[in-house]
Amino acid sequence: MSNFAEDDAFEAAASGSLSARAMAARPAPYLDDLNPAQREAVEALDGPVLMLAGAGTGKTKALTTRIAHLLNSGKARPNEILAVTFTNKAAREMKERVAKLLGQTVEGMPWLGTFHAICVKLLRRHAELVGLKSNFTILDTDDQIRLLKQLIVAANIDEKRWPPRMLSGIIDNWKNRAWTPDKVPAAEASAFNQRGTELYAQYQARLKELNAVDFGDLLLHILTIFQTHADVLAQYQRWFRYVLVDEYQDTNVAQYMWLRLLAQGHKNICCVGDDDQSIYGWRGAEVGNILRFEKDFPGAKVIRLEQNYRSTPHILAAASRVIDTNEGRLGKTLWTDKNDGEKVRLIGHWDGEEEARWIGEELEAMQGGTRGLRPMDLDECAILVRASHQMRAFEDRFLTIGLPYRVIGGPRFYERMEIRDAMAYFRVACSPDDDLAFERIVNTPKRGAGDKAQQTMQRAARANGVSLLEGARLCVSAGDLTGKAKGQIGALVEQFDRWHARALDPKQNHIELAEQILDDSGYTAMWQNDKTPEAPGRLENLKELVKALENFENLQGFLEHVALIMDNETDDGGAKVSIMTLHGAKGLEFPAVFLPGWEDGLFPSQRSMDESGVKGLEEERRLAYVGITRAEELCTISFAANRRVYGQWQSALPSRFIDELPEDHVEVLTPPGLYGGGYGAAGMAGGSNIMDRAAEANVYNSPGWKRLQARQSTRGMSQPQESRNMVIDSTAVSAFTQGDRVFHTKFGYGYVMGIEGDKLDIEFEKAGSKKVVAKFVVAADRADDVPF
DNA sequence: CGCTGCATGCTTTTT
DNA sequence: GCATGCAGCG
Repeated sequence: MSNFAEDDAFEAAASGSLSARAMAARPAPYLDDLNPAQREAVEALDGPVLMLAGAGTGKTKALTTRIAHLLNSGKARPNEILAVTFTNKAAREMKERVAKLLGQTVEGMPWLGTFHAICVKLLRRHAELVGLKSNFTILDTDDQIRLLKQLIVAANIDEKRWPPRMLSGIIDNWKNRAWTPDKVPAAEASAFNQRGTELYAQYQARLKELNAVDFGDLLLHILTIFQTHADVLAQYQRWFRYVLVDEYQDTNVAQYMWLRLLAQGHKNICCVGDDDQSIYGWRGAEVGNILRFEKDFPGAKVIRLEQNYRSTPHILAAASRVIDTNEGRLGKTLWTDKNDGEKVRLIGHWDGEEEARWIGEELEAMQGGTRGLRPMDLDECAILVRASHQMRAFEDRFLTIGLPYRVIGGPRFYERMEIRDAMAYFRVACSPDDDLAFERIVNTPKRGAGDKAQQTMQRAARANGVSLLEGARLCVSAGDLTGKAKGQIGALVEQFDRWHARALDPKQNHIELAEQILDDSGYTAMWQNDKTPEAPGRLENLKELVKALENFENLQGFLEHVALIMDNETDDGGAKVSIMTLHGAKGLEFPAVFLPGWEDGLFPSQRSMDESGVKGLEEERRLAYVGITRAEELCTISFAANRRVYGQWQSALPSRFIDELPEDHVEVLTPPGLYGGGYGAAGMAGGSNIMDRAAEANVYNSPGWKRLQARQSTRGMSQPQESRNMVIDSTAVSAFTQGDRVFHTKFGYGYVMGIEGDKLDIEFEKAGSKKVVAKFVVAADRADDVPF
């Protein structure tokens, strides 16, 4: 550690142009731009601070101004500030905004970044302390799964009953809680058929052999280093005078421990977050971290940002009321001085297609201005769904009517097969002992090396203690490979020798090299010969990948970058409506937001409730809160009575979150004829009279709605939340027996053929065989009783 | 070795 | 309804 001060990142600012301490007590004009709470949060520089920032309250502004103020007031130099975010996007944005505030680029902020990026930087320095070399590779999920699969097979476990994905989930979970194999509690021993801990230990050992880490390890290794090398920890504790954390409610246990250790030095830690926006519990985030902050950091100052600059009062009221149902909140009261604006709009539909059709029409109309609203550009509109499979209905519809849309958060660039393959080639060219990369592409394109040949190479590598590439070379010279593989693998090994030499050559143009690797390996040709419709797109992506190389000095630098920075939002700029998941929408805002699919089981998600009970339901509710608070001017919630899920028609009740909306702030839309005629009605004539009747009144006042609400409240509220559905269903299901004649609003009359779980299997006269939730069916002689 | 055909089983997602 | 993944066949 003697060379600590010589380290680049520490060095940079000490000698850099931005010598903050020399600028002490400069005027701070940026402070005038803040409201009182924000200003307090910015000026409370010393000691622990929790900034509770509700949605749209200027959190990023406060955070970035705080950094600027730290620098400007001479409290810290840029490289003495540790500022952590969760996403690269957030880190980038923060850098930009700080720079803007100070009117200059902030080159000396090496410790502003994601948890992972900062950990990589730390781990490269101290790798040897955990038995790694500093040029370790970072595995992506794919590599991780393949590795685990090998271990599972080697351990003679049936990989069908115990899939690698499951083990990967378990291990990730343990890592999130900062459990190394020796620290996994005995209570978890039953995991993965009693062998979880054993396989976890094997996996970690294998990673070390490969000089590789997975994402969880980045944090975990650093934590281990801090816990076992007091001197290393002490230096960082001393070094980081100020620690700032964005989205604190999303931190997991490992991140929390990491932060606590680092902040112990100067105790200047400022955590920013919103317990109401904690939506990542399922991947290990602990809301408890933020709820406990004051206990963890005695003397902490808690500052609430409550003035909302984003949404109208109706929208805020709706959001606040929904989130208010949750227990154990820190509590905030958002307010705004904006004018009332539109109420939150609520509309019900027959099925998912109709919902998509209606939203499409609404979007078209809004561009010209509807109901006295200003015209809205498509760019200003977003559709936020609970699960990505809901997106398809909208894509289908929008393609049909030619409405431009963009899907945000689909499979990312780097996750695509062709990009991963190309990267694997580059990885082996740079580091010939990257076995996982070699394994990935050894038979892509086909080189006649199937299972058998690959096993032969693996064995040779193991037996001789060398990399797979070397193992392959040995097999070739020993003549262990047969047929096609023999020649082609030999050629590949030679190619890699040449590419590796060139990758090391500083005079080599790395873009040219990359192109040649892809061409000479036959990889490009493989896609050129591919007749499937996605092949041209893949070739296009490969071109883009090569183009991205321009920003880097060499292949190594590029690989390093891509392992961590994984976003690549290419957009051709035209005005488009955005379609994304609620999770993906966090942190964004749109003038007009559509929230479709508010049906019990879909949202809140049944699975979430089954797996995590009340905790799960509360997280779903926070998701609802996040969704509503994305809207600035217009928020439209909708639900459908019927939806095709996994190819089967399913009925559902409106989401319980709809019951929680404050009536005063909601306008119920019921377009004439909505339930009556039109597109979807063909083939279900049996129900049209009821549909028409329901359309006459607004949904809240209709008898059907009231009955529905009464049913929900009598059956639901007295029951424990998580069992509520099952109670309804079992009661309802048991009301029918095989052979009953029944009526369903969409499918008409039919006979009960059987009961499957909470669904009835019904043979409808017109619509054929369907599985339907019992509560949407009535005995045929009471057909008039159906809600809607 | 590689292709085809059937069985299976499904949130949310960043790094 | 669809994608993925395995077994069995050519």
